Amino acid sequence: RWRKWQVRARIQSSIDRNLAQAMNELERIGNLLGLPKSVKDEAALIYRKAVEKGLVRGRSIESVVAASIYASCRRMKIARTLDEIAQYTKANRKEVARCYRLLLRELDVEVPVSDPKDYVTRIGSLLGLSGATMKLAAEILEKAKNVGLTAGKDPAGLAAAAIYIAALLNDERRTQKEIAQVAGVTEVTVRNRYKELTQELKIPIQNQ
Amino acid sequence: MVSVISNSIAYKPIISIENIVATVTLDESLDLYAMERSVPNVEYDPDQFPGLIFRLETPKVTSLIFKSGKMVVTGAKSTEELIKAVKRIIKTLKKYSIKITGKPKIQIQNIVASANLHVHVNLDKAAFLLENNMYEPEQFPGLIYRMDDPRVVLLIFSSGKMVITGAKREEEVYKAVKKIFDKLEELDCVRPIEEEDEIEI
DNA sequence: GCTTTAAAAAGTAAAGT
DNA sequence: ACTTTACTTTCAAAAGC
Repeated sequence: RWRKWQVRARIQSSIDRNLAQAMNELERIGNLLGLPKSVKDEAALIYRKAVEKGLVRGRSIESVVAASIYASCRRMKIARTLDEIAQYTKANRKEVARCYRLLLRELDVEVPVSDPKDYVTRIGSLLGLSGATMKLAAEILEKAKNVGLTAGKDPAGLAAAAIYIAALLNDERRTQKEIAQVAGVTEVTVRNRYKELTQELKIPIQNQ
Repeated sequence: MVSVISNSIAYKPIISIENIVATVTLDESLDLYAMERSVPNVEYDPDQFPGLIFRLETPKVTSLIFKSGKMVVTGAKSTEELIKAVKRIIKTLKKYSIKITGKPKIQIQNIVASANLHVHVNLDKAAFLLENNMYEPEQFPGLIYRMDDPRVVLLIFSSGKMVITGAKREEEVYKAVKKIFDKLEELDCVRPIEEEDEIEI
């Protein structure tokens, strides 16, 4: 029937308008975060699924876009915290996190458990550390994971502490303050993870 | 190793009910303004929330009283405590000349419990193998597992301790803990805790 | 969806000493 | 650095916006 076609066309046009606006937001936030095209494309795919499932109803396009970007980063193993992404939106971290959980529950989007090693690359390059130091930090994290030291802990904090230790051992010392800053955690967290890693893994640290 | 050593881990959990949320129906509308005037230590700000807040010291529970005559009672740690609390709340209200006639109908809406399995749990592995779970350590240290039967949600921590919520009967809590223990062991996600050499100074 | 109540788990955070 | 307080997550109900 003509009526049915008309209803369908109206729904399709509303989806199209929603997608057009979302893609603008995606491009804007993605560029502010310096994300590669592959991550933005993946996020666009996730967002499209969300719109088709009607998950954007009653929520802001912006927060669902942010959640899609976060999910994409996790899938592509690009270390970005929810706070980093949420800061470019009007929504707060809590709202973006809520949307992200919705995407996980309602869409068939597989997101691997975050790996602290992914944060090592980002923190290390932001601090201009050598590849050897980043590799050492990754090895420390691997050992920590094997003895069950990482469960339940913030991967960013773990990576920050591993970087701090690795940089110390490789004579590329950075302060806990500067590491904490780029990692997006507090100095206290870096210190707590540092103590735990050095003690439990019996990593000898010379002086201070 | 040739001999088959018993590789099953002992199931000796410690489970405690931490909080029971219940509704109480009085089938009688109440004047919350009168209650606010005559009953001491109550909070009532209808612009903020439609319920009047009444705190009972023993048993230590908090009640939200609505003008429809319905109430929400939270904080009880057992059914007995809950029933005793409801009786005392009504007795207290009557003492301050609030008219209540019929007998209350109590319905448990949610039971929150904590448990300790006394094992270490590999959350990474569990997150990969369990269905209906969410494990996001950047947001929360526990793995969130939604169980279908009994229909409860469990927050599982690597320490082997957990929170069980969403149950309506205490039985469901015990059933859920046993079930998750068996499941985690079957999936090889649990490891005994080294030693409990806590007999030191 | 929000508002309010209570409670546990473990991690993180911030404020005050 | 230490302690205290507080916030993250899960759940359910109430009446009304």
